Amino acid sequence: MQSIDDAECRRFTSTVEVIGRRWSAGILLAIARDAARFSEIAGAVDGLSDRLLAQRLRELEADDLVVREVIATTPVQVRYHLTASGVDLMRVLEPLVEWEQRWRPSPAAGESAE
Amino acid sequence: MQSIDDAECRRFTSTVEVIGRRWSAGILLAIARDAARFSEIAGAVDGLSDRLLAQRLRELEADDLVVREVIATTPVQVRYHLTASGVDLMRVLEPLVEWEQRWRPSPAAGESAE
DNA sequence: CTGGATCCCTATCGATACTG
DNA sequence: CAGTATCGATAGGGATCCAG
Repeated sequence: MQSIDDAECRRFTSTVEVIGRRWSAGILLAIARDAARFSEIAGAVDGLSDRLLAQRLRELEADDLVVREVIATTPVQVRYHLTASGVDLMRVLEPLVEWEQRWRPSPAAGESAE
Repeated sequence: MQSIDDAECRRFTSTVEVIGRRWSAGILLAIARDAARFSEIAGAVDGLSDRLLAQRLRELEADDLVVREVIATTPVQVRYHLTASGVDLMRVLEPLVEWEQRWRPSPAAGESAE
């Protein structure tokens, strides 16, 4: 490990940025938890507006992390679920949750007032 | 696993967003690769401006991922390196690199034209 | 060398209103 | 229910100049 490989750096960056976008992580987490309907996801992620949800969903689709399934009922039902790579991504991100618990134990409970 | 835990969702989101910010991942990767000087990091991450580097560095410091070490030479030398949590974060992010290799093999070499 | 300050531009966000 | 269209506000980003 000596000099930075531009390609790897850029790839690393771009992937992190995809899920790092404002609400992406929350949306993925919601879907991973079986929130399939548009309104379910909207309800699960606090503070997320319809517009942003739709936008993020399209980005996530473009990134092949989420698939959109349209069911021809009345009214039309739309269900979202993770793709294989999406599931794998969430699995890969699990250690990150452990990292948070290890290094960010109490977000609001200040133990050292600065 | 039924309803979304707001706290966990928010924590997950916030952590991902920290490193998801525009250049953070590249900067962390550069420092993890022993790019300690300001100019070294700037040179390692292609396209990154001084202003943004300084800004990201401050954010990373605030997040306790990076420490700033000032050495009183002439001129003043400043070295950056990862904290314990920063090192651990990079370790935790390694599976993500593997994920990229697994699902994003060729960024530009299109094999399935859509 | 290591940044801080400023200007300006663009992308992005959030709220509201509207449609199939 | 599942979005889209539009709008104003804000924040992020790039370039440039300047200072310790």
